[in-house]
Amino acid sequence: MTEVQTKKCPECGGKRIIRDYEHGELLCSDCGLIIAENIQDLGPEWRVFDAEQKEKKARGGVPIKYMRPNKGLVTEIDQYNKDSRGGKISPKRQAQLYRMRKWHKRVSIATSMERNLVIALAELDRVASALGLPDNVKESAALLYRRAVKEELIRGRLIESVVAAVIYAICRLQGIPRTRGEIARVSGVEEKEIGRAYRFLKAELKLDVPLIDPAQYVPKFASSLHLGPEVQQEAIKLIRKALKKGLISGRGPAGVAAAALYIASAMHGEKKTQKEVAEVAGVTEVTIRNRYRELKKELGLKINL
DNA sequence: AAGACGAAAGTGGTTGA
DNA sequence: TCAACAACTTTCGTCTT
Repeated sequence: MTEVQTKKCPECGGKRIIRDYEHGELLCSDCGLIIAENIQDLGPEWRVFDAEQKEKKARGGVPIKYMRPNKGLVTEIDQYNKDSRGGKISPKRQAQLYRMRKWHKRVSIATSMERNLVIALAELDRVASALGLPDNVKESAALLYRRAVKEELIRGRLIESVVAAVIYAICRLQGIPRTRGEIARVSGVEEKEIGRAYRFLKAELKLDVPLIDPAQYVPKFASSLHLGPEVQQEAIKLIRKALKKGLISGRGPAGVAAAALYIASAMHGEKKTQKEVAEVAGVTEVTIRNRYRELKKELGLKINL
């Protein structure tokens, strides 16, 4: 049920794109990026994840060949207390039917939550791995996701969005530098949407998330730019000083980190261009210039770059 | 020719009436 | 719900190396 296309992957540049009808996904064979989902325009409910579930979940609307007679067709017990010939049913029998309907509903809800978890945890694992997050972080994220499910916060939201938001929240909570942009790239959820879902989670679960310390980004950016540890130390020192001066508040942490690194690299004779730094930090040169100007003024740096 | 600079206008999100 | 607002981006002309 798959077919290979030769298209370019926006993430890794790979040429093999797999069209997977079974899962309704369009994904890259090299990096696993899911480029599009639900390519058959089936609602998410009908996505099938293994042979066993396929048996259980087939229902009206799915092509006939996926169904077996009398299997999985009836999902509700109707409300009319009549037997199959239209005759009346005894009160005792009616009570029994009532209980059956009740339990049928409960079981359905339970299995839909389980199904949700199975899908979500798989997605969580995939995204977390792609981001290089350690197992204990995955565990925390999974726990948070379960909380979200328990509080019924996923209703009306794509599982993927909530998973991305949960991962972002955990990274924030644990001080792991991952931007929403990065998570957006590997999860295939738009950055805006991650932000929305994250804010919602934060409010509903009353998460106490600390502000991002720009210093968190320093080692990451520095290694992308091949800058040594001395430069990193310098950049962090600059950030600490700026923090004390009350700068930084309200500023994007990535921009601050980028500017500090830019200055530090110049101070240590390993100068990088604004463009290079801007690139890895995910901000523009203009932002670096603005932060750099502020830092220079407030810290009384007298360096020519 | 490339990098740095900064002004001006535009964007998307937050906040407060 | 709407408008004001701050941070950031885009774009562009100018200056510096």
